[in-house]
Amino acid sequence: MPRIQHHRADQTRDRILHAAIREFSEHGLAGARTGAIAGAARVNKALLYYYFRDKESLYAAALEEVAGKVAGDAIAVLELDCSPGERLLRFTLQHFDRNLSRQGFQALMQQEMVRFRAGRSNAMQVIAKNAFEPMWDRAMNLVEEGIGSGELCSVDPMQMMYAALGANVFYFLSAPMVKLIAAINPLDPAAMASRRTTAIEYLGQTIFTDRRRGARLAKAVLAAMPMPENALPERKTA
Amino acid sequence: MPRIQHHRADQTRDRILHAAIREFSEHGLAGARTGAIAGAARVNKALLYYYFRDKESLYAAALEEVAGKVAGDAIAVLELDCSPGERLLRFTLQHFDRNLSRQGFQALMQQEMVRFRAGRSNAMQVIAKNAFEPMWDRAMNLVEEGIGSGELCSVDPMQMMYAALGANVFYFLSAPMVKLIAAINPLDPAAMASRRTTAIEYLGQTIFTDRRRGARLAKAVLAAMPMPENALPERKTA
DNA sequence: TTAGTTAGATTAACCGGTTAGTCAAACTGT
DNA sequence: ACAGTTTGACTAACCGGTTAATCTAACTAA
Repeated sequence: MPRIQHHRADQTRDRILHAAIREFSEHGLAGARTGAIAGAARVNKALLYYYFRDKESLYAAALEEVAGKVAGDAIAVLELDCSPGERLLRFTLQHFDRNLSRQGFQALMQQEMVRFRAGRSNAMQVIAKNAFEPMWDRAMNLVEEGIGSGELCSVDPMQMMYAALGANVFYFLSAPMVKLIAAINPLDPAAMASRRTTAIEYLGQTIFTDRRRGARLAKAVLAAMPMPENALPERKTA
Repeated sequence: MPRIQHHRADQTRDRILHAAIREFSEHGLAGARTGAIAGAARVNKALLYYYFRDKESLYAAALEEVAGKVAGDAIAVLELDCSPGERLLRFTLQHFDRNLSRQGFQALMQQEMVRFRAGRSNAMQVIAKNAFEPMWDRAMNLVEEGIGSGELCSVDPMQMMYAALGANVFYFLSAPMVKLIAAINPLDPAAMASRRTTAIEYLGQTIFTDRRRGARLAKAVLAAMPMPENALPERKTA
């Protein structure tokens, strides 16, 4: 269903889609208001139903858009022209930065995970097949390759991923709570920069057979990928 | 506010509260239906408004109930009569098991984190102060104590927590997706048991100055705390 | 004991507002 | 003229919340 739009304006469809992404991110499927989406896209509500079958289809489309972009970016990093270990460090750092600058997107994905676990969600299958499975395969191959060449420690690749990505997710997920009960604010740029550095350096020292090399690569990757400016305001792509 | 109810039945209030916990867990605040809650509690809808001001108050009450129970259990472990390191291992293992057997509760908390981050949620402050701050303080003191006595490595206590708890959260959060794209099912009892063991043993080898001692304590804790039976069906407390 | 009283607990029926979704008319570029 | 787009107006269903009435059981006074 590529939807061959000939002339001008199917940018309208895009405006709707991105307005939907934001609205769904902030309010969830049930909480989102179609009127609000239309308003944000500067479009009449009925137009939503011209481009999308119903609210849930729009939700699914928004989800696929996000997942596609996320997975695409990730795959680009996984196919970079450098050693498996370095690519893994970059992949993890990118994941942190995505949590940082695209908190709405992450929220959308997390909400969908809950929704899917609760039994609903038919969109999940599509996303998994088209977006995340290719990414997943590449990541796993990468780890195997790294272990095979002797660059990486021979531990279960999954455990490695859980530790690295889990810490990122949990950092931002718990941030609002931590801010309330601890002396620090995890969303403060300085705190984030610190955490970002620590996480990658820690990973560098954990997964490489040659720890010296891991530390050096971690530093190099951190230098090559500066932390994104954006913190909270969350503007859209387009 | 103990609510001095003289006679019989204020178990009704409890039925409503637990029905609400489940409904809100599965559908979120906006998605939950008051009618469904009343139905599940075998009670007329109007009775919800007899016991609770409105839907949001009920939601807040459900959240506080969950948070109180979670924090209470955690504090009990943190005050056990053993070394700080062992208590930390137990605390982390308990966290894993809570994710395992109370997935609805965790979903509720995670959704509220998202909600709070998006700006709404007045309940969060209360929960943080009454439930999580005491828990947090005890955990931090514990880590300091452990480092002071030389049992634990002298790393930032927070980084330690992020790695340990983050991996747990991410494991269950990503499980539905992983099930779709990988050959394994992370929610299969065998897989969970494996992950559970690995996580604690890994922590044991990471945070102790004496790694031998860490490994031994991890094994002991795993033996002392068997994995809960329950996997998915999710029955309530009562 | 008991008839009368009171307060809390529970319900059926209903209401007003909101929301997803529709439609026919109007506009636009070619 | 006309297919592709865009819109204001409309509706049917739903949902949170209210109301007035009923029921239950403990309390009270003779």
